Amino acid sequence: MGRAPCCEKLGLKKGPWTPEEDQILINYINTNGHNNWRALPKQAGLLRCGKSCRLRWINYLRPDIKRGNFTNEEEETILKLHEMLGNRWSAIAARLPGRTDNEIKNVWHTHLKKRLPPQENNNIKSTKKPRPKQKKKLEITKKSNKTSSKQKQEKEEEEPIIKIEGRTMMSPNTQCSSSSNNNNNNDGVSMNNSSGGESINNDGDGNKDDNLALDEEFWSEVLSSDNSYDEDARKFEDIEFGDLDLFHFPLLSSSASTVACDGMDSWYDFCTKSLELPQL
DNA sequence: AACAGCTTCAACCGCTGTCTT
DNA sequence: GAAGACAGCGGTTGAAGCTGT
Repeated sequence: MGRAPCCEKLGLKKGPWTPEEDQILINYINTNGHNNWRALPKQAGLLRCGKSCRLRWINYLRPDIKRGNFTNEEEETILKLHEMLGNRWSAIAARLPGRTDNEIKNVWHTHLKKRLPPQENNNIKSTKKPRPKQKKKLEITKKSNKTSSKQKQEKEEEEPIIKIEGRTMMSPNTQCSSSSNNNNNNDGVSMNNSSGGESINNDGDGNKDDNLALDEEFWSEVLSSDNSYDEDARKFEDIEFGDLDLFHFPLLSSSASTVACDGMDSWYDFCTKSLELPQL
């Protein structure tokens, strides 16, 4: 497979972002969204590669980023999820609203890893295992047109609610959004622009309605694809999570329900696995 | 106050997976 | 089916900040 160089090294700036650059990026995404990261810096007038812009946005500028120290609950969650998932930081991040994979990775390496007994440290799963093929199906189910990262992100930002045996389960942002709103006053970076978080999510991404429709379709598809979902989910729970009761995972921001924050990936994983298990 | 060693974290790099042509 | 293009992921790095002496 061909792969273009990450960024043409000529003339592109590297290193720490300046507040001015941040503002340009924020303004641009507020106005135009981020359909094409590669083209974005040119269009926005930034001397950065698209990758760098994407990273900056995702890890720092996004309005729903929760900054500040990790709570004990969050740390416990990371530890448990890491035990389950290994170094799949993005999957872990999907369960921690407002936290980024990069941040979690850093916290893991700087704090949490040290808490593990040396033995467990040695047994830390290698992350060089192949990434799970999990997104394809999700996209195929709805992708008649190009699924951009924006759309994908919106899928994750929607708030599907699933009831499994009386358990109400929702996507991360059900809680994220409320918590993130409380934390919208990003320190350091001026997020006090006219738009704020909402406009980023709505204005910038013109097809909100379409995506919403897609999401609903997706969830209904997943849930209706097999009426034995509940039972299979239980099997999956027993097999996959055994003594770690996923459904009673510590809540991060409220005492409400169960799996408080989960990403589409995880849900997709969960759903597909649960459907596949009987055939294994 | 000055220095060295340590810690933290933002950012980069290179790879893989997926989509498009 | 092959190849190019792109997004996303995880590992790593290095500058800045912190702490101890």
